[in-house]
Amino acid sequence: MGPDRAATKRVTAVDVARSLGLSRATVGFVLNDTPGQTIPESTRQRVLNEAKRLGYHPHSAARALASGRSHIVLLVLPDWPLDYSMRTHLDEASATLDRAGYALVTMVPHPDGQAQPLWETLRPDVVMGMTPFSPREIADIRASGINHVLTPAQREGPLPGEEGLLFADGPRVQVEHLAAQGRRTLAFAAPADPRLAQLSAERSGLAARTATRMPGITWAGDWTIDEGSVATAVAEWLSAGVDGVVAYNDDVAARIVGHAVRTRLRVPDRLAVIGHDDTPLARLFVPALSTIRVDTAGLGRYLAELALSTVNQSAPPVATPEMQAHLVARETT
Amino acid sequence: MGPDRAATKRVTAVDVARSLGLSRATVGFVLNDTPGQTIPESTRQRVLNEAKRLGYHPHSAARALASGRSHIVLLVLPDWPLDYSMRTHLDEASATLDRAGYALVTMVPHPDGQAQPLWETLRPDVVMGMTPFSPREIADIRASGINHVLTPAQREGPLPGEEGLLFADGPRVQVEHLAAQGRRTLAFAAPADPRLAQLSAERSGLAARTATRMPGITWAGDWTIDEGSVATAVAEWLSAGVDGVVAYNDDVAARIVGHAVRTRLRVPDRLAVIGHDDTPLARLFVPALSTIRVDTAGLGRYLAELALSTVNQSAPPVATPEMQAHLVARETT
DNA sequence: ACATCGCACTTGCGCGCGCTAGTCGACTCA
DNA sequence: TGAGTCGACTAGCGCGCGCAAGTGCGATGT
Repeated sequence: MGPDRAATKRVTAVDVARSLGLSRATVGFVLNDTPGQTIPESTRQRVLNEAKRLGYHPHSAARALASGRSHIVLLVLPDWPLDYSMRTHLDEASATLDRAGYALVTMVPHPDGQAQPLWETLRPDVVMGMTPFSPREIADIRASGINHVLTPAQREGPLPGEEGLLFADGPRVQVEHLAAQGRRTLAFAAPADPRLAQLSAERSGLAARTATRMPGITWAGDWTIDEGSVATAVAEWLSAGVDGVVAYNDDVAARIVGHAVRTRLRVPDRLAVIGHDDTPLARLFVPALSTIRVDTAGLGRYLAELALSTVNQSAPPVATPEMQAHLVARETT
Repeated sequence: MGPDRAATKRVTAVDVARSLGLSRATVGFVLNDTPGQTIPESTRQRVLNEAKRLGYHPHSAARALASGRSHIVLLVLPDWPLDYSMRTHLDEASATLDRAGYALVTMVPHPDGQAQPLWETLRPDVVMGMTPFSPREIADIRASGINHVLTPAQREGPLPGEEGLLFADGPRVQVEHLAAQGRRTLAFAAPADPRLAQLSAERSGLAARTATRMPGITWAGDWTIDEGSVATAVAEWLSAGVDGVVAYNDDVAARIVGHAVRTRLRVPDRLAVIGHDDTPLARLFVPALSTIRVDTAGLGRYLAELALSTVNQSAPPVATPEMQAHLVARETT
């Protein structure tokens, strides 16, 4: 008779209470394990059973309104192309949060100014960023009533050293591996995509610092690699005596090695190349790319726990050593 | 004095109203453009300005509670590895929804039974799936009070032919291209990942149907390709006279071509291979992989519009021809 | 015998907003 | 002059839930 609204009459806590002859508050106390309430086990079970029987599901919007917490964690992803490893990373973070009753929502900032930033729409309890936010962004987020903003820069304070955890070790391992293979003059191969400029600069910086700290190693600087520039870069490397290349990621490495194969330049004899991320591409390429693997799942879990500790005002998780970068030596070094 | 709750006192519609000496209802009418209300332009502007000045942002949970719509679209992603193209797809869908005031949230079903399916936590207005839901899942979702569930299977009804839109054309184009190149005996190379089994079967089926419909073409069936089986498969193909391979995706194609290169089997002379998805891998590989490119951005937009038309009960969008699969012929065919 | 206390609950407010059902004065029309 | 209309608002309910502040009662203590 009524409009289609009646199509799915939701089951609310009132329904459960009425059907049991109890008050809604009691039902609420049971379902939330509200501390400071004494509920006999018998009642507890009755409520729980009836809730299940009727198919009761708490309404998140109402809960968020009343409690002030949405149980949502918003992760702002970088604008750069999502590499393969990121997916595992997110899956694991999501699963961990889920276990704690939180939902992970991801967003990519829209360059042309997103009409409604997701943190306004969703009102998450925490906003995390994989790259630092600008002060303006932080102000915006805070102004939307979000008290917890977590970015690498923020995290730097309370947890010294954790800042670069996500990517820190890779370039160091790359350089040390090349040096151990007997390479003496190293160059960094950067991607052309401007969105990656900052991260690439970070990786390159760390590689350079590692290299210059090692005796007998010469650091030859950065080259930007794209389809047009790869030939020039390789030529310059050869004439400059570069015998080892630290690539920003596997794509860049593949482009270099691909060019080498086409020009019959022997890899790794004349030029060793190591990538980063251990994408499927690295394993499949001919010759198979040496690269760096990071325990992205572990990192995802860590990230999630960090978010939880923030909302709960509890002690932050400790980073485990397994999260460091691991060398995957294949055919290009 | 009070607890840290006062840290960020939110600006509500009441604040805007009070500061203007108006009632909250008037403010609400202005901010929502509520139909059937006559608001003079002067008042409208006053409200709008004051809202901006005070930094008012509507509280989504409250709005969702009152209006019954969360303005969230939940997209359930397949469990399979996210290929490269998916990212653009999601970005575009997200942007389109955003423009309409909706937020796109994605989730991956957790095999070991997610504690809280995101559709219960989030109460989205629509749940969309990239792969069909099981009847049980649909019942679950419906039971959570969600009236709009959209999956390829569902969409089949109202929009005949649109069902396979997402992936439909690729295999056909692959087969036609190989045939046009003079290949006569074709095989399908399937991935080993069991999560991909269903989708792979669909692609393979369409390829087989296309092939058997063409005169002079022999369809040799499916081979599963992984690191261990690729050698056997290629050997069997050669002895069976297979001269063209339709690969499930670029990864599978790369594995085959990689093996061919290592065993000095000439590609494409002896064996032509075509991939699917046009990942970065395809362009970078040596030899560069022929593949299929799909306008994922367009598809994303289409998907978003489909969701919007569903919640608004309005006419569904029309699929544009640009969304079809495009051949990218490179060196392996 | 009376105050006290812990238990097992219930009453009811408030979260912020959408929206229906008004109110009230200015204006038109007969 | 009175009835009616219309524009510009306001009063206030209800969405479902969390939680503070009770309430009634039997058991315990002195």
